[in-house]
Amino acid sequence: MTPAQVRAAAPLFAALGDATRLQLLARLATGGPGSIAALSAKAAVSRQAIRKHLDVLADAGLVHSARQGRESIWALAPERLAEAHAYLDRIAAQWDDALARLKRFVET
Amino acid sequence: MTPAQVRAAAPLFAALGDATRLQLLARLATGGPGSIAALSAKAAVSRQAIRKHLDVLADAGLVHSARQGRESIWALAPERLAEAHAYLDRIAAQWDDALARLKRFVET
DNA sequence: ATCATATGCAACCTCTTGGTTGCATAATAG
DNA sequence: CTATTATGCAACCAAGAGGTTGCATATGAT
Repeated sequence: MTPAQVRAAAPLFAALGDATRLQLLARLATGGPGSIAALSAKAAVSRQAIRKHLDVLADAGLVHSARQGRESIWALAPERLAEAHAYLDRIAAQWDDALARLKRFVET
Repeated sequence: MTPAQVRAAAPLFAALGDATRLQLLARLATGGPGSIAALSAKAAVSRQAIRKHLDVLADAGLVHSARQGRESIWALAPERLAEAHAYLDRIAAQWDDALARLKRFVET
């Protein structure tokens, strides 16, 4: 991975680096799309706080919303999600190489 | 994944959510262990800033250090690294399920 | 029409982050 | 012994993150 790619991955991880946001993603992944009210129903923080988290996830391209009547429905964003997954795989592969090299080093 | 597991993953992603730290990890993964001076040589920020980033990575369990003479050598932490990788895989799988369900939904 | 619900927006607040500078201290080189 | 090098540590700073409250506005239900 080029330094540019590494730099591009940071905002993605940063968006994932908050428990409330991870729970939101998990909720969307298992429960499907939902309105802000629905998504903040079981949350420990206010509706406005949830809204801000959704905005952060949207900026990272992980979710998107669409207004329907008086409520706005939020859902996972498939495209970028696949991209995120690919990122994770590439980074994991890089780490695996390092792990293998370390192991070889230790065993020699 | 349980809510507790989700919550536990957040600090890990947070540690990865900074370009400087990702570059440090990449450097350690490709170049092997190094002293603070060596690691901050090509960096855009000060040695002290790099040191702080290393501390953050260490708190997340991704790297560890050992003093050798007057310098302290930092390296990737294999155990936790594998754990991090497993996390990523589990989350990716959860997302893949959501993707598949979305696709099915769209195609129906 | 009227009341209730779902959001949007803005102002404010506190704690954390990412960086910096400056100085003290431990080790190695000459 | 003296200079140099590699760190450790603390104080300080500006900007951003995560939350809250309050209030305005758009829709849907009666």
